Amino acid sequence: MTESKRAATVRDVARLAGVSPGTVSKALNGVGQLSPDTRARVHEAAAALDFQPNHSARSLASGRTFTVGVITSDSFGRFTIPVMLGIEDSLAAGRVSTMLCDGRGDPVRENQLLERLINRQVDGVVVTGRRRDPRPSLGEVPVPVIYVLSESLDPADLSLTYDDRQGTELAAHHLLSTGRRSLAYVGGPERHLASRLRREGVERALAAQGLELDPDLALYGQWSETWGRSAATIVLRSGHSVDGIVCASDQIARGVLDGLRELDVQVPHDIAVVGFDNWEVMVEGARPLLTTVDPHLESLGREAATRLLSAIQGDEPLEGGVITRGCELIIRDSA
Amino acid sequence: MTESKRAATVRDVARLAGVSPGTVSKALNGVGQLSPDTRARVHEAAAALDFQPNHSARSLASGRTFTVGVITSDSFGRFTIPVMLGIEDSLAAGRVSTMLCDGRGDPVRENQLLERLINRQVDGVVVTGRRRDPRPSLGEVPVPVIYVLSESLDPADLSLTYDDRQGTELAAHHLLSTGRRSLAYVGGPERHLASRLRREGVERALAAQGLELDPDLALYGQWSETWGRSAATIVLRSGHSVDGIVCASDQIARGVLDGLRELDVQVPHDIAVVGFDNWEVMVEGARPLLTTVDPHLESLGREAATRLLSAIQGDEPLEGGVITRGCELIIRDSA
DNA sequence: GTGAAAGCGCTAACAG
DNA sequence: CTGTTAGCGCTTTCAC
Repeated sequence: MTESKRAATVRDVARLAGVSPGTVSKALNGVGQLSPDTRARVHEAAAALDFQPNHSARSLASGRTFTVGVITSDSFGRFTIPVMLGIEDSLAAGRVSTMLCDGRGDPVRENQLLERLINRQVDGVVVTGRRRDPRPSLGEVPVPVIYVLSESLDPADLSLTYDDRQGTELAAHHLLSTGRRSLAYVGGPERHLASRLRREGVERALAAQGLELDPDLALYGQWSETWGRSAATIVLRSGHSVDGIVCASDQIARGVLDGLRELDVQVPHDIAVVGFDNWEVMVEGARPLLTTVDPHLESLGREAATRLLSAIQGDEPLEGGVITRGCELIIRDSA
Repeated sequence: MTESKRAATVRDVARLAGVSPGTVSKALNGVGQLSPDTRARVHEAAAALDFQPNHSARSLASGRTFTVGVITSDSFGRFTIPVMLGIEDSLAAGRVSTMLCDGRGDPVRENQLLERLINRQVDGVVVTGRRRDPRPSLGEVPVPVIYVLSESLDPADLSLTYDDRQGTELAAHHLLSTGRRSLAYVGGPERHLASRLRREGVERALAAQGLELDPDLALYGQWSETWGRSAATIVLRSGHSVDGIVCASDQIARGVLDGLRELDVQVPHDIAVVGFDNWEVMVEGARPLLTTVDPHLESLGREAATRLLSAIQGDEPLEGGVITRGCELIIRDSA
């Protein structure tokens, strides 16, 4: 709380190196033409004084803040955290910091946050949210923006997300290729795009083998364990001899596993179960350990940040469109 | 990505209001002596131009950035997120933003982050981490710092945390007051302070009734469901007729519940179970719904931010010491 | 190659 | 009460 010594400024460095402040700036930022010798002297002096450029001054003069804003609609929830870790990871290298804001899913609040970020002159913005359903665009923003997970409704924006369909397709394919023939799908609410896409993935894998997903075995419900438990009963009572279940989330899958166990069904012997998310807590608490689809959220975050950075540096706007990355199947004991 | 119109500056506002830039600054910041009339004219002009003060310029001139840094050692994990939400919540009112950094539990990295924050001239810093065990101090820092959850080893720092002992004491007291007599405690690893403190809470509640925690029934293990399941078996095989179990976390409690169910023990009829954390996912997946201790992390975050703010505004350093807040028992169906 | 000078947009001290 | 005057610390032309 003391450390009274005034922080060193460019002028101090300049004086020590026997050059002018302008030269110090060039040397330290590696721009312009300077003799290697001067450059070295400046660096030495800066090191000697433990010089740290004042960030506000630099921003004011250069117009860049080396800060990007992240607006989430997910209260830093379980889906956006990995994304944020990826962003931080990829940004840290360029000494760029992130300013995190929680929009709480409220568009009005979101716009206020955006204004605050713009007013703070952030160099770019990442928008992310839990829901897979497309979201309204932030509209015209004076800096590059990239949407992650929840894609923007406006095709002029750039969105980056993972492939729900391919994820469950992978899961179903795995079940089929290990000899399962009769699959069920336990989704979340039907109004959620993710629920519907994931169902389609299962259907696609089945179709590839000339099979179909029986409508009785395509269930929609909640994103909860409780629903998973009920669903297990429903599937067993359906009269179909199901031998594989693809679930739309790890929580649902866990409920299904618990439900099946209570009905004395052996997993994976009698029925194989696959989840979605690769959420550690759920996966590890599950018995048997859950085979699941990993959407690699962290690498989505990393990629988003990398793209944003290059847009910032190149000053060329991001091309609009939706980029979709594949998921990976993580095989454990339940399938 | 366009919006070419240059943003309005104080000078634009001054011109429109027919006053000088200095006056605009005073009017908008509500400082100094100004006629109500002028003040109003300035505000009007500012509104008309949709004036947003440039943040970097303001920081450079005033030395304040209206930004606080948050360093977490928990990768934005489940414990620090509620704390952060509380911080954001309480800071947003003062138009203060937060800059979040993940130290990954690495002291070296932590120090780099701190330097970056200081270099960005943050007005204050919050340090938080998952572990209850005291952590090394950040040492001399030119701005106020407050530690949340993990208290600082240096008594000159201000730390804010919750009361583990009181939490489990509450839990055990509840069990005793509903007629349970023979309690067990299932902790996490013994090397974790939280495990030991929570055990002490149980002992205290028992002592208050002239009872004791049998050493056989004070178990240390892991912070996992798996351990909870094993612990259930251990307790039942102990030969003691236990009728209440206090667990050191909701995950453990959930394992205990699953373990008991498989051994055909009725909860809460035969044995009552209490958890710790009030972690929604665990609480709601548990059967029966878990009675648990809530450490109110979000309000710790809010309080930390409030204290930090007043230290920043008052320019008086934070008083050293550890402030401990009580937990609350949330009664559901398991006890 | 390097230095001098101007200015980013705001605040703050001091005159008037 | 209000305007003027200096900067805050850095970058960035533009001469030399």
